Amino acid sequence: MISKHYSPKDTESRWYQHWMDKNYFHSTPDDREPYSIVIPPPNVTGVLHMGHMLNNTIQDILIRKARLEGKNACWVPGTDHASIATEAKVVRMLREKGIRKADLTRDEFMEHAWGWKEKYGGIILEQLKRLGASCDWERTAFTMDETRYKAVIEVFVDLYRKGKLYRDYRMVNWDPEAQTVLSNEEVLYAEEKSSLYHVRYKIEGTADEWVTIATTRPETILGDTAVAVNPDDERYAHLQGKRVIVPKVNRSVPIVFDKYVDMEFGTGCLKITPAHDPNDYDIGKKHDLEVIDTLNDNGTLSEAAQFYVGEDRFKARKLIIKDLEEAGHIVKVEEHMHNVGRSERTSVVVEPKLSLQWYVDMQQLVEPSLGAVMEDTVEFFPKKFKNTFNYWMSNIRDWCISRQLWWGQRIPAWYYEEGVFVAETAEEALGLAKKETGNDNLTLDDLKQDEDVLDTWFSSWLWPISVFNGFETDEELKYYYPTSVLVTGWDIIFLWVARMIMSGYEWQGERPFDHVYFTGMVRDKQRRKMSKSLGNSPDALELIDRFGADGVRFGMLSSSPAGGDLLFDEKLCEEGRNFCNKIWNGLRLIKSFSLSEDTETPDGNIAASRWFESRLNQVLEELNSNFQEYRLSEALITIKRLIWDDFCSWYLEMIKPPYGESLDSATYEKTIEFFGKLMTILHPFMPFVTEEVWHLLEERNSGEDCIISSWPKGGSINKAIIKNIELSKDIVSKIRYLRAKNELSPKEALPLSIQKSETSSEFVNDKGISSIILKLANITDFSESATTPEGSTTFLSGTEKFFTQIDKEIDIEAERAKIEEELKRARGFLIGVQKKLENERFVQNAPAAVVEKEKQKLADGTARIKILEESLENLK
RNA sequence: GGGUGAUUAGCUCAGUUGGUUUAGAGCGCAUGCUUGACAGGCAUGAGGUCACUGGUUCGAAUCCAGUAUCACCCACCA
Repeated sequence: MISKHYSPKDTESRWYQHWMDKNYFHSTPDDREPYSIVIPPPNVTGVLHMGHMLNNTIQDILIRKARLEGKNACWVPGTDHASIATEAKVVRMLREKGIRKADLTRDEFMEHAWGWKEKYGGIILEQLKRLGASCDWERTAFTMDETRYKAVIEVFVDLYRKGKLYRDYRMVNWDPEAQTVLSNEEVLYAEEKSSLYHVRYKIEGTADEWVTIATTRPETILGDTAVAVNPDDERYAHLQGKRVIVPKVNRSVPIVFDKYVDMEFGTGCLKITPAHDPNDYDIGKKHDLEVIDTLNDNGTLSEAAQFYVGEDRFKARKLIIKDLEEAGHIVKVEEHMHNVGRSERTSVVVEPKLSLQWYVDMQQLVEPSLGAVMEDTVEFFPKKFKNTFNYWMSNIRDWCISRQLWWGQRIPAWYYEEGVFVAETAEEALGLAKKETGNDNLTLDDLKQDEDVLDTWFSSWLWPISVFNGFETDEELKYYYPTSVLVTGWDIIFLWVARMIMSGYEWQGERPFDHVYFTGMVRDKQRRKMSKSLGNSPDALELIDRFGADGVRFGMLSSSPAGGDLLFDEKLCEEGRNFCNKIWNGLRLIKSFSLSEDTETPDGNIAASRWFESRLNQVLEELNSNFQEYRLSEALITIKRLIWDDFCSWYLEMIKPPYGESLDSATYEKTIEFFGKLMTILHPFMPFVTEEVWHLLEERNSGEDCIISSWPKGGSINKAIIKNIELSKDIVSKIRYLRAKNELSPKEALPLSIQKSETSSEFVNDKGISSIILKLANITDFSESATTPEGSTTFLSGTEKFFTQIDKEIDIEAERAKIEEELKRARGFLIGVQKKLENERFVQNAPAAVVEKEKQKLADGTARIKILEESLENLK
């Protein structure tokens, strides 16, 4: 006998292996319509977290659905080298072993890094397999493998030759822990509480005259080279031509007048540190001020600071406050909220710093990507992200792509004296150098390659092209590109999505994907973003162990509207697990039936299967539009309700033979067919349980697997039978309610009568419907009656009145009150309908069908009121 | 400062271009069930002025304007 509970552990790995053995995930170009997705590559040494689970479940659903529809489905997996994050991990690992990065050569370090990658790389891909991801593993790519590395270098050179790449000395975002520059998009700003220090500077040549500035970063005072005030500020007009003494360092600096200074803020007097603030830098340039860089790359104070040299910037801050305090320079200290930028990867406070870096001239790449998105050539789901995209693209800033790291693609630029030579290889660069300098004696040793590597996103923006080896050959690209859909979180819309669209047009002259489906962020119940540092993220694999992959997939999806945040709750996975179990037990029930070849199919069973077929077709229609609009959670819920409510709770109960009897084989076959179709439509969402049940339903030939079965074609929908069954369900529920209210056991059979009306006989005479009611409500006899005998218990369903005999005292007062209540509501409702119909403008303007419906409501309402009034009369 | 979105049951959310008599679901809650598939289950029920104020319309949870609260994104405030 099959066990009582569905056990995911026993089936999941078995079926995954089976699918792999059959090579179902692998795709090669053929005559079929392609359906392709490239995975957002997770960090190569990362582990699966909730965001990945959501994201990849959705991709798998879309891929599996496409496969069932007979398309050539190709889902390309891979990983990202994640230069900053991975390098930081390797550095930390080395430090623990007592090795300092600074003591290693570049090659030695890279050896360690590759070792680390070999050890931890790809774990995440194995975890995706546990989730059921049907990726084409033969295509697994890595942003730093040979093919992808080459593509990056080629693209860099190409951009440089086209004049879309340049090198410049600017104020950048510096991460003192990773010791690299960051792009604007890699800095996250958050309001943080800090102190605003009011510090007074003595005016030069006076005994006791001061100006007071306000700063949140007092340690930068050591790099001050001016104090600025607004030229319109009368408070400071007398300072024209004066100088002040910077405290601690006793440097004499000018007072400059600049409109930039906000008179309202603080004291209206601003200290200027050109080396450590972007605005100060601009002012410094304008007024020709000295630039004193007081910070080292690692965030400690440099020699130029003169004091606290070698101390960390935050330690130095504490020290200088104490010293200034003692010297009487601190006027006051205020609490202050302000925006602090932190590194996305290391979370340390970013320092503005001057340095020479490589940039992409984005202005030249904006078109035609912006238009493509605005005109839905690349369609966003949900649409609201078009705005966000438009704003960013329209105010685009150049992209800083160099990073002071080793783990990544080394910038293919070589320097000789003042010359910069960009080429794919050192030899080519040498050729260029010889040509430009006219010096034929130059050797490779004379050239010095750029020490930096490229931003990781500079390789991932090529992903939809590079995974198909698109920079070498267009064989596969022609077939799979543009890909069908990109599924990713909205948090990387700028970092990744926008740039991929730009690179797609730049190198393929074509969009990289037709659709972009933005998922929400997974948050915990307190709405906090799930993160490792908060420790609020459940262990993905443990969840799979507890609820099964199908259960977890259900949980991830059942409440995740596109672009909206998903508040993760284990309860949802539990619901998914229970759903698997429900399906499992539906199977057990069917398997427990004994069959009879020669039993005639009962009327109730014929009605039941006609009804269910129509319901199934109805749902198939709904699913089509759900999928088209990427309403995946709605699709899943719709399927769940079809299976749980319609199929298990009603259909199976309808056809279940009485104890000791057998099921007719015609109904059995129908039931197996329905069940199989249900498994196919659920398969994309919950692949394992559906495959298992699919095979237990009936003998299947080799290769007849659920994963490659075909998505059912819809059929006609019999509205009449759906309506009649709905009515029957209502009657059954009402009888069950009467039983519950009167404390009658469901086992006690009752008679049921319908009061004669225009339509009542039709109802009693429909053998299918009446036998279903008889069976499900445990009715002895269903008859039509001209009158309602005294003392019977009545209820209303639609516009029909029913009654039964319950051997129990009726509480007349309570009954009356209930009917009066209902009457009141029905009358109010009727008045509304009447008013509507009396309104000429309604009758004239509303569509005929709507008016017709209102008329029906009027007729039905009147009938109901009449029946209710009668019932009230009877109670007297 | 600029922008986007949200506000529907105790909680988390649906509500598909305005019209299905009574606005749905899951969880939670209440009552009763060891019902020959399932207690990871079954049956029944309670619970909502659709944030507020106006407007458009024959008709508004749905469209428009404003208000309030919240969330997020972007941007130079020392």
